[in-house]
Amino acid sequence: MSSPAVHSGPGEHDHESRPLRADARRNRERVLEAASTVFAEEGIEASVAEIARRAGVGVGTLFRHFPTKHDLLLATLEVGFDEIVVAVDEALATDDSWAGLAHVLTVCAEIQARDRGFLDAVGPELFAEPSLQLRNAERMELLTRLVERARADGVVRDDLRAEDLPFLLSALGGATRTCGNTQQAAPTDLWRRYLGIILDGIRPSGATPLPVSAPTLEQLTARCRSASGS
Amino acid sequence: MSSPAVHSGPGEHDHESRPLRADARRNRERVLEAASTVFAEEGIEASVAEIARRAGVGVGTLFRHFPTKHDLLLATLEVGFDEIVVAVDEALATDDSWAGLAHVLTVCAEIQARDRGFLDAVGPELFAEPSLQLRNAERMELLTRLVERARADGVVRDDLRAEDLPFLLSALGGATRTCGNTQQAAPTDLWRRYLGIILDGIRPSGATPLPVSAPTLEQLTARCRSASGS
DNA sequence: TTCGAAACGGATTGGTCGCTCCGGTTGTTG
DNA sequence: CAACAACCGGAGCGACCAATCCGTTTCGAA
Repeated sequence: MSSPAVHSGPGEHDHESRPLRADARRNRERVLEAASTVFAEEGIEASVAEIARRAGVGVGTLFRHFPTKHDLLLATLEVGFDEIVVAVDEALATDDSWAGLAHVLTVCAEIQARDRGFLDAVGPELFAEPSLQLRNAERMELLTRLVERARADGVVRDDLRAEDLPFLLSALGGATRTCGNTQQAAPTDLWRRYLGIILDGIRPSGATPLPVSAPTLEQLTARCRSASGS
Repeated sequence: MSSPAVHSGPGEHDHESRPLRADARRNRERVLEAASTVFAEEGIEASVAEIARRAGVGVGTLFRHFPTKHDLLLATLEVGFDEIVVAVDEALATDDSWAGLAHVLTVCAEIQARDRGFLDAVGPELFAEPSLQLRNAERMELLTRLVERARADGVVRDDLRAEDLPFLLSALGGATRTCGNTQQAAPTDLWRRYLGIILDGIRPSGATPLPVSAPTLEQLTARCRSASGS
């Protein structure tokens, strides 16, 4: 999973073309940075005009670097994705399989809590995006290892599946959203409370049989694809 | 119910004025009905034009009856609210305090699952709406009774508070939303799975202390008010 | 049956959005 | 330094939206 390279060489290519001019590279960077903050603060409904303004460039420049608002958003999310990958790696490196699982969920929730764009995009968007499906598959494979191990150790309920994690995170996102999101007066950790409840809910102790079986990976992706096609 | 008739007599008032004309009353009804279906199917972002079309009236007519899209939405939600109130009453009438609590949560979740408008509006909107705050206060009082009783019976964790329920429902809403919402191919009960996990999470058995204390009622309303003012 | 008030409907307004287009500017190369 | 391709900015386009306005139709009381 550690193949982030390909990505930020000083000569940045679009296809196979020649390196970008110096000012172009600088502007691209500014746009990306502005988009990160703006999306984080206002969610994915923030307007591209606002982003361009904050970046100090014209909208034309913005769209030359990112042909679509959606492309820009995806580029913005990369950081969070990498963060999650790191968290999963850390988790798998630990002996304590419960702590590892809890750590991953906590990190994901933290990202959602501080970045409204991530919160809006994750779930539907994340799994629907064709350009991300390969990466998603890898991520799911790691998550499966994590969950299987925890189950083998008897620290989570028997019927928990890796495919549940995205949904549990969406659930947490729901709580986070109404808890009061980023940049608001008195930024709150209230979501941690509900993460705590969910964590207790996936523990084995006194687990009640779940009424519906877990989604398969296919269901997960298919479902999200159709959801984003609105 | 028939002699005071402040409410749904055949002569429906707006303020203190004279009764509506027959066609007006019929159209108002049609609009409300169309709005219910459309909001349920498409969420609160559905356009008023679409609603008017489905109702077979002009937008002018729609706006005469409901001065604002928001007013129309609120009128639409009434049904769900009533349903919740009934569920709470039923719950309080039962001896089994755990079953009662679970019942209320289930009913709320069912409403969210079949009505995307409700799903979108609940949480932020619901508690922020000034015109609903009185009703919300009543509802919270009933919920408090429910939770206190369950706690006294030892069937839920000690640190659960009534104020947590709205957030837990929002959480469930998050899962429901990404599960695939209403009117979609293969309408799913997957959310029941996560409701199950949350229910286990609020049980006392092996409960881990929660990292953040519950929100006060003031925090709850204040937070939502600011959220909706975007 | 008459007639005025009430209700209707949809063209229109004012606004926002993502995105395009093109005349002007700037970096780079020889 | 010259000269051209690459790059910039922002006015403008088309689409959508909630909400308004006003000429026309319909109801129902007299």
